[in-house]
Amino acid sequence: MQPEELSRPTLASIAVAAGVSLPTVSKVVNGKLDVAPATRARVQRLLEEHNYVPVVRRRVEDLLVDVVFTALDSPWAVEILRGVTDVGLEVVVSPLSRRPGRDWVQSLLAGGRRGAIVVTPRLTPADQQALGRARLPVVVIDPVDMPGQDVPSVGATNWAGGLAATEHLVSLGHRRIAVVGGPEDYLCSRARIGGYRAALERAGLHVDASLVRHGDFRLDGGYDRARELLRLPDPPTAIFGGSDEQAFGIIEAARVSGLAVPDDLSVVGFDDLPMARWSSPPLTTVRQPLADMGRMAGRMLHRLIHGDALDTNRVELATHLVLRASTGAPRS
Amino acid sequence: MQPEELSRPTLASIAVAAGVSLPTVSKVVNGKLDVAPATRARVQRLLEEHNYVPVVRRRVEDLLVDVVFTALDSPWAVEILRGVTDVGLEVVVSPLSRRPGRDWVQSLLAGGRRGAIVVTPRLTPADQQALGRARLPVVVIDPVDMPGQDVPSVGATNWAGGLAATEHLVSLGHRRIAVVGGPEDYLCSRARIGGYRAALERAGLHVDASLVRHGDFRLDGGYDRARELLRLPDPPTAIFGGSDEQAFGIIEAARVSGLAVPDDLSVVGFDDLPMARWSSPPLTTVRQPLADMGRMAGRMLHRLIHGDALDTNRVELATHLVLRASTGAPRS
DNA sequence: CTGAAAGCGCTTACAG
DNA sequence: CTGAAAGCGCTTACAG
Repeated sequence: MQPEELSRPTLASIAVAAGVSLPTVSKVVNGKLDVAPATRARVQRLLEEHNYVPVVRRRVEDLLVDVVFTALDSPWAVEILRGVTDVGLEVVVSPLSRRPGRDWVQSLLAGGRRGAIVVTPRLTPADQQALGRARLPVVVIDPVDMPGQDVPSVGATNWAGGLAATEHLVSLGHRRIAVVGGPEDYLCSRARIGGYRAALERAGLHVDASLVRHGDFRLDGGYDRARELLRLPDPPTAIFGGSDEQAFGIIEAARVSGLAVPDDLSVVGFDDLPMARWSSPPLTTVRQPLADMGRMAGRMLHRLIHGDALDTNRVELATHLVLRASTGAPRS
Repeated sequence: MQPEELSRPTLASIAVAAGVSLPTVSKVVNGKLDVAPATRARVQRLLEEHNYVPVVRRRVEDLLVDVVFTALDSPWAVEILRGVTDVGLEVVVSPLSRRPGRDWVQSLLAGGRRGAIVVTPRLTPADQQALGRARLPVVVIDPVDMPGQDVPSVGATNWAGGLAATEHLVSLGHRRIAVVGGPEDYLCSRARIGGYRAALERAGLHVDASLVRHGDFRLDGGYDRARELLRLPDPPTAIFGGSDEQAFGIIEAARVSGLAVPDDLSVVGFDDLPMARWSSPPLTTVRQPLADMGRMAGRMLHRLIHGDALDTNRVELATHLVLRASTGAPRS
């Protein structure tokens, strides 16, 4: 350990140490070409030795951006992060502690952030207005409520995904098909259940209200709702799980009920998290391209930061059914 | 949308707009108290309207820190992130693209970073030297190789974990116990297998070299090694999986081989990722406190940033066995 | 190539 | 409370 200097190095102090003028040091720091190689080398060495860092940061090049999660507790989060970091943004991860109002925007600007991506937020109309006025570009991923027209947002085709999942079960021969959605007021959950209903209606099947339940998108919600459904006098032969995590809970509920998946109960998830491949049996699920959604949000933010217009404020990326081993024909 | 101004607002331009002097605006920006309320309010409003951001950033308060992952593709990552963000650091997530040498350190300093946490890196002695010289505090989590004495690092008690997992299987009555480790040269994997050997020896059991295999810590490694093990003339009745992901692969290998877990094969993992609870059956595993490791690394970095000394450069957090449903007595 | 000089955005005593 | 003045860290023509 070298002894610490009393004060941070400045261009002036480095200039003195190198025996050159201050502007010369400035040129070396900024990579200007009109400096003699020997001089440059000497100054460079001193800059490194003293660990010089300029006080004034040029903020034009760096694309520091906040990605705000309501909770950093889901495998969801990594997938989205992967996408956002892919497009050349420097990503600061932060939990959402405040409403996204004026204070929040000011703190972002003060921290040198060029924009923000907010994941699954619950934005009041007032919040949305605040973001609109902020002049700091913000893109929203999968908002809980329908976003205002002027809030750029990225989502997935949840309705189409719910439709595909349910049609798959119908095509296997299932007639008693249940669904466990997420919280009732979530936009994405309502859309998935909407797709479920549409598939049943198209197949000429009655929508039995007792087969439509709501969890919290987490494991326990799936487990508890599935236990209830399996205790019904006329239990379902298939359950659309609303999320992968809920589907895992449903599979576990089947196991403790002595039912085999898929022989006694078919289960479909939604998300296609990496561990959908890991479950036993591997999970049939609706793939939601989370990393692509992150990438798309990142690219939109990139454009906004550079003052370019967006083609559209609302993007929905396609979902598609991934067939694995958790679904099959019902026992005849 | 208001029309964009041609140039960014400065204290001077705001002062003109507000009809006050430049120093007064400076005081408002910096929260000094000697400004009349009415003046403050007027200036404040103009600052917000023009979205004023100072060119010179005070960097003393903000604790912007890089967390570097070799790959952002594991649920591992979120757990560690959760811990680091918990201790009041602002975390920039970045993939490791360069060797952690001088260029890397310079780019961190230029980006205003106050330090860095590097997760599971493979650090050559040269890299470690470079970090030592850098004067930028760096803490390492779970390095692949034995870290040098002067590199602050956080790990888990891998040997003790391997011991506990294997002793648990021995106590259930298993005698043919296999292990699937990670890559052979990984420090953490060697320690876990060391614990496995110690447990067998303590129980007076022979260590059969054909029951010690190496995967890549990923699902497929566990699956492939388990298929090999289960095809052995005298197959194991229990497998210590080396990581949760590998354990999931082992469970799946058992399923496709027509073996029930835990009745025909007991499986123990290592990590206790959130989805260890989600597997079917829920996974008995060795808990590695990833979020705590992140928190610890964050706190160490905090101290280093503030120039405080560390109590010790190497911290190992305790692992412990979590009993769930994937282990049981062997069929007699 | 080098550096004296002007200038920019900002902060900080300090006089009123 | 307010702001003229000095000063700090830096950049940018531009003269040599």
